[in-house]
Amino acid sequence: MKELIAKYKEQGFRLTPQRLAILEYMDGNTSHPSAEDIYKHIKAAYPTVSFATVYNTLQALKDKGEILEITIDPQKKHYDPNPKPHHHIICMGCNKIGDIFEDYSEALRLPHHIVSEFKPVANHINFYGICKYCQKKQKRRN
Amino acid sequence: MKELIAKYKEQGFRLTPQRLAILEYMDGNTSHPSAEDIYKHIKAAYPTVSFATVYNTLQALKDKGEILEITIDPQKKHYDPNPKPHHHIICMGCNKIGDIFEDYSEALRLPHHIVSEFKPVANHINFYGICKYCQKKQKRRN
DNA sequence: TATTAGATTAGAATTATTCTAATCTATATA
DNA sequence: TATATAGATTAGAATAATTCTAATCTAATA
Repeated sequence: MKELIAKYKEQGFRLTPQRLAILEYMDGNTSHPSAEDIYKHIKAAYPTVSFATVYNTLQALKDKGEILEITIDPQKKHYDPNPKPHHHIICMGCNKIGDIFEDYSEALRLPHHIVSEFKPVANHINFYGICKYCQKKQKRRN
Repeated sequence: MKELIAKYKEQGFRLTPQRLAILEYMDGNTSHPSAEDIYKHIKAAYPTVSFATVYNTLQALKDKGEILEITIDPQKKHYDPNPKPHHHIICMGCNKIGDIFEDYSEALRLPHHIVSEFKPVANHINFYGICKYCQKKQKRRN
């Protein structure tokens, strides 16, 4: 975190209080928050913060490769402060998202007819499941 | 297609002209259209068709397991008339989507600590790449 | 041919995200 | 330490995807 801040300063990335609050909130956060989750949290300390600031900051961090934007919930984007490529599982009941750090890269070879049409750049596996809590909820219903 | 229609009739799924038009447009379609793409196409033949009909029909077909809703483009959902589980690659330049029918299921084992938290149901791999056409565009720019 | 459960419609509402243009401020430098 | 300014923040409007509503229509059945 401190090294990160030093790096940003060096890069000329201005460290405003709002940005620092976002960085601090994201640091080590494994809840995969949406922009709104982040906005609400920052708003507690900075009541005048705007969505534009949250989105701009997330975009800047994404461009720097410091965070991951996750496309697994069709409703909205989620953000992950761990930029190392990894995968996710989402609960189909409550949308809770978990990290999968397994390395599947060896297995994810693309067929030739695809490689001749697309130059592969990255991949991300969306796993879908039911979390423990929602499994219980389902049982209660039966 | 004809068997499908017979099946729907049997199921009591009403075959309105709008639904038939959507079914026909989707049948064998590999362009992974968005709801708007479908709406625009149907509107040519049925100028009064509404988005509600398109979304309702897509939802009904999804619930029947007849189409796949694809979460790969963070802007919008795309639909695939091939309901057999498979994967996709999206061009990071133009958002063109291609099908990947490779079977990776053997390799996609989840770590135990995840399986103890989530009951796995399905998975879908998002591949990201640059299509041939966008590769050319990039070269032109340099 | 009449009945009716279910489908369609226009348009409003909702939600996520982006844009705008006025104001503010972190940082560099005098 | 004070000042200048490039870049950041803000409130609120705009946009885009999707869902909702309630009035009207119709495919399928009897």
